[in-house]
Amino acid sequence: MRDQLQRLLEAAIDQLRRQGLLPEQARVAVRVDRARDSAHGDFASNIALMLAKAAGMPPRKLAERIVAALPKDPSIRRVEIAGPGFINFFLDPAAQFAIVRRVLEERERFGRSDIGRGRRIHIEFVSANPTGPLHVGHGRGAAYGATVANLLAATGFQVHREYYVNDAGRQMDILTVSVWLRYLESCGESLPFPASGYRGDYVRDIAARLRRQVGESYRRPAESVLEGLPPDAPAGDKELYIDALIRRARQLLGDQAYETVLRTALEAILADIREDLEAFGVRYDRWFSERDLVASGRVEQALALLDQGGWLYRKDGATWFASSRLRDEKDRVVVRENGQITYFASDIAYHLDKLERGFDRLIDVWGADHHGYVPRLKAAMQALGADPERLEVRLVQFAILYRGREKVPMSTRAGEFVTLRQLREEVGRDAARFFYVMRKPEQHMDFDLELAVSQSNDNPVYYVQYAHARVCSVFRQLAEKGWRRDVDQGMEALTRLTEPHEQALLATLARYPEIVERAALQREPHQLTHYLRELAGEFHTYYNAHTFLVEDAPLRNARLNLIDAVRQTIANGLGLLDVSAPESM
RNA sequence: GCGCCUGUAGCUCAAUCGGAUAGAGCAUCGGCCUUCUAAGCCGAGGGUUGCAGGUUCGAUUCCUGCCGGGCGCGCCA
Repeated sequence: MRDQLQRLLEAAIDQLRRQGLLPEQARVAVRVDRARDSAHGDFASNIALMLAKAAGMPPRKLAERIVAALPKDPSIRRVEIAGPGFINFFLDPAAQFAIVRRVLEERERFGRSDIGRGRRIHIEFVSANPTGPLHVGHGRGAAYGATVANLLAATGFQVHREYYVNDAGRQMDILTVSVWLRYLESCGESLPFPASGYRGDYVRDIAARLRRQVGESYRRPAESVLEGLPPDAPAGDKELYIDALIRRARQLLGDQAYETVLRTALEAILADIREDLEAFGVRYDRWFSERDLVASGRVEQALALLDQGGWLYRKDGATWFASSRLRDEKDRVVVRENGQITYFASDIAYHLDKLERGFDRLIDVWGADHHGYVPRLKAAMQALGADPERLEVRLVQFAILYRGREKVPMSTRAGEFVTLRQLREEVGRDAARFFYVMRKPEQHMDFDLELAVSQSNDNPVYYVQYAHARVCSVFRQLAEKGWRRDVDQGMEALTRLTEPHEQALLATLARYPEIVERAALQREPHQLTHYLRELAGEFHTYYNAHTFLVEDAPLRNARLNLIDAVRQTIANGLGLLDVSAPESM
């Protein structure tokens, strides 16, 4: 409908131009918006205001000419000029009824579109280091990424969801040593636990598993482990200490046993993460291993490519990428003095790999604390000859947990953080998923645990689900009263839906496909949650104001068709959020 | 110090590439269950959109400066 109005306006303006009433250069994209206020009709355009200056006439005068030149269209009942020069369109009510037919014909497909035209999008999200369970901070990225992926898939993009597993590098070594030390403890050795080791209980669990697997064969005397190590914090440097400990562990265990400890830890944690995300409704097409990437030589290849382009140089024994030539604030190390590649180097290779896999667009969802990383990665893309615009980084701000008034501590030390699993167990998947995407991603968010579990009208999840359950309940009542639904009769009688509440619902239903499209293109799932709240609200109002199961059969069936369309739309919307649509509550 | 995000009702947040009278929910106050689920509905009050300028027919939205909050500025990941 909107497109149609746009075409009509364009035609009108073309005509004015041919008549010489508008100068050639007066060209502005014609836009038609849904009117915010129903007093302004169904759609409104500000085109006369935009062109007034170029046309050299007052906006209202120009609006009058445009309206006069507007081709006739049967679905438009009336056109008004209002305010400073807005052109307001009032649609014929009959045109509004068609939405019910459309929803009930398209069913689950209602709201889906092909605007993506099959273009391939790679979306990487969560990608938390596999050094511990996911915590609530990861939850927002998970919910956001998964929902954006769903929205894109629903709008005709071919979506590939990926988790980048940072299973190479120093953090994995620290985890390995942490597990081994806990293992030694369980064997009866007594040693201090390093300041920068991983302290969570899950480390002990993995140590216990390791002990079941290998018995005491990895046991080494505490003295041999600690002998000659530099002091740990607070007296010494905890980083130097942990690095020395890592070397010692390798040396005492040998490469093979060390690798076994690492793999045991990695597999346990990855299985846990995978399970957690699955229960959260988040699935991936691929789990991409950094270790595999490094082992395949892809990192060297990527660096060689940069080198060929003249982007690398050596300084202080390290190899640097000249990213400052591409709008990064400084150059970045890709190979350290000790010969090890940096995380950044493998990330360059990873993104090169994504590009080579032929995706039209790459979306990375990161925590906002990584924002400083964006320019260097874009610089790398450009240096590799790719358009940096193909990479789109979406930064998600942190969620601060509250229990009522009280802030929930989130310190990682002492394993004090709230895990995603705990959150899900406490508030449930539906509330968690819905709450996480209720806010714009760049908004700092307060997540109130009490509110999320509360079964009341202040909980938007239940509010929306309740609307769905209520419709289902009406249909159950229909059967109990011994009536049969007649869909066709209801369609014939749609014109009986003249109540303001019904008109409002029809207009809101008609907006749904636009909402999905906008939410997808702007990567803003919160638009969908807000819409669903509004739709549910209008339904609840309608429910209270009118009885659906009336004696008048045509009217009854028309209303049933309308609320069935509402139910379907809510179910579709919740589906995109991976939130359930219960039939009773 | 530099960079990114942010500041809207008492609280949590919306506001359609700059649109008309800035909207919801919660909280507060007052109503509605012999009728399809009261996890609901109806009504009332509540605002100098952090501050000061600028651009514009029109600014919460864009620009500049200031003030406040979050985050980042490693041969860590």
